[in-house]
Amino acid sequence: MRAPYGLNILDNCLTCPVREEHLFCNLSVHAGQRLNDIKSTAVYPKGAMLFIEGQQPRGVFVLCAGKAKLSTSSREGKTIITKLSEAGDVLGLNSVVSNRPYEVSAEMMEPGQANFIPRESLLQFLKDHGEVALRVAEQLSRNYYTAYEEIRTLGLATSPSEKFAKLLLSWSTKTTQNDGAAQVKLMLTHEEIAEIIGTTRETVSRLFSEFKRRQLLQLKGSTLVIRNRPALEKIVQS
Amino acid sequence: MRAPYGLNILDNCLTCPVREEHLFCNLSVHAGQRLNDIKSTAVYPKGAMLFIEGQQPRGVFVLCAGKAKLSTSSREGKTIITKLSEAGDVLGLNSVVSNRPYEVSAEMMEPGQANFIPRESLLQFLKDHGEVALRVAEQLSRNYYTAYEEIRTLGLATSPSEKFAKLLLSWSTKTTQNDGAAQVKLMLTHEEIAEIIGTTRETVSRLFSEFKRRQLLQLKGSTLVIRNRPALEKIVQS
DNA sequence: GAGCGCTCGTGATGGTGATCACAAGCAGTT
DNA sequence: AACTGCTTGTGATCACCATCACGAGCGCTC
Repeated sequence: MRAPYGLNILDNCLTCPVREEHLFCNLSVHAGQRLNDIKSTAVYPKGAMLFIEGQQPRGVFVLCAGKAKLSTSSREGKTIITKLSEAGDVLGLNSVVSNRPYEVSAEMMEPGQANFIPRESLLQFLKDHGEVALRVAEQLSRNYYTAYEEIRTLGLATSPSEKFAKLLLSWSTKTTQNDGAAQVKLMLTHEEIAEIIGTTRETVSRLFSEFKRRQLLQLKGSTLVIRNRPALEKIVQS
Repeated sequence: MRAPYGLNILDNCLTCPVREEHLFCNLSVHAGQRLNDIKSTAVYPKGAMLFIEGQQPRGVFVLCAGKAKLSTSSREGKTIITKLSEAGDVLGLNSVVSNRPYEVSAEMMEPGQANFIPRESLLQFLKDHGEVALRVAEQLSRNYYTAYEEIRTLGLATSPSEKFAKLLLSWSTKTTQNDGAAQVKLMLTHEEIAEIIGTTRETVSRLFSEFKRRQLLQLKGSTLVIRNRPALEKIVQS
């Protein structure tokens, strides 16, 4: 898997510039070298499953390019999407560290590339480099916060409209907003949005209609324009 | 705060025998000694708040005696209880490690005792003892799993009865069950149960009535007897 | 262009649980 | 015993949203 230097599409994958707080950035030369030795890179098509909920943890995936969605399902087929991951994210870390089955499934939403670090190698690496272990702990805490945000959304927000507004706001903060109105490239189906906020596809469709009617948002092709941000915040109000 | 050896009510508090996987057990002599130096012990009455959601993290609390409930609230006053902690649990670890505000409030449900370890001291301790940092990471992963279990409960289980059954089962597995029927000391009000499963007090009352009628459970004073475990599992079915 | 698969819009309907309201039980205090 | 505060039981009502159903739009392939 280790290609000669310079031949990889994204050779600096482990040190993605995308995230300043990136887990494996700014390591000592020695540690960086060793990480480079135990990682392997692969390219994935859209729809590829990096891992599936319930599987024994094989290792972690460091997403270099492409987006992935993390989801968990009930036996009856109901699915919730718990996170949308982007380049720089480390997937499967919790399972590897605690040696429990993957708690979610990870599916590529578009073609991408990821580094894989086998479980045993990573754990040995962490034992040898205590300072990295602490950073792993920090990353896990951040994951924990994300999970808690999810809990608050699912448990405290009562109505679908509240959750929907919350989701829209979380999108709009990510983008550079020019004087109030924010634009977001929408690349999710209504079905997927429904799985994020825990409702049905029909309800999401109706919410779009309603919010358009109330001038809260606008749809230009596949670009979502957030009008009237304050009104959305008022709907969320938690 | 450091009492002479043997004078504390629970002097071996940091090495509680309650949990085998306890975070601060089986440390090296040196590390254990140092932990002992930076910790301080306090006694809390029922209703005492160890920390409150949104506060800057002062440090972690190692619960030695008594139970505590962790909860998060929305601005409108709706509250969900996310975890019931027992002796041996470490509270506030995530916030301290990632230096973010406490994501929950911790309230003593009965009189108890806890060790406090200030944030700075703990972080320095972890930097000096890489092997403990790894164990902290493991603990954080376990917390993460608990949070995910919560997400699955809130997001995937649709009906209150499903969540209620799930809660009952989680209680019954903790107790030694003699031939099928499990007994649990019930020390929660219906209101609190409602806050755990995310519904209303009235619905919980009705669920109790219904489950009693269907012979799924029985109430002897404040002792809850789980009859017909399989039926409960069938209700959960996820 | 016909056919197929996927996504989206929207109406009709019905069940379910939140909400309101009130009474009763129970413990502790004076 | 009367009072107070907290908890529990239960009825009545009603909004809301899941579900079912169907048609339309759109891109793709054969």
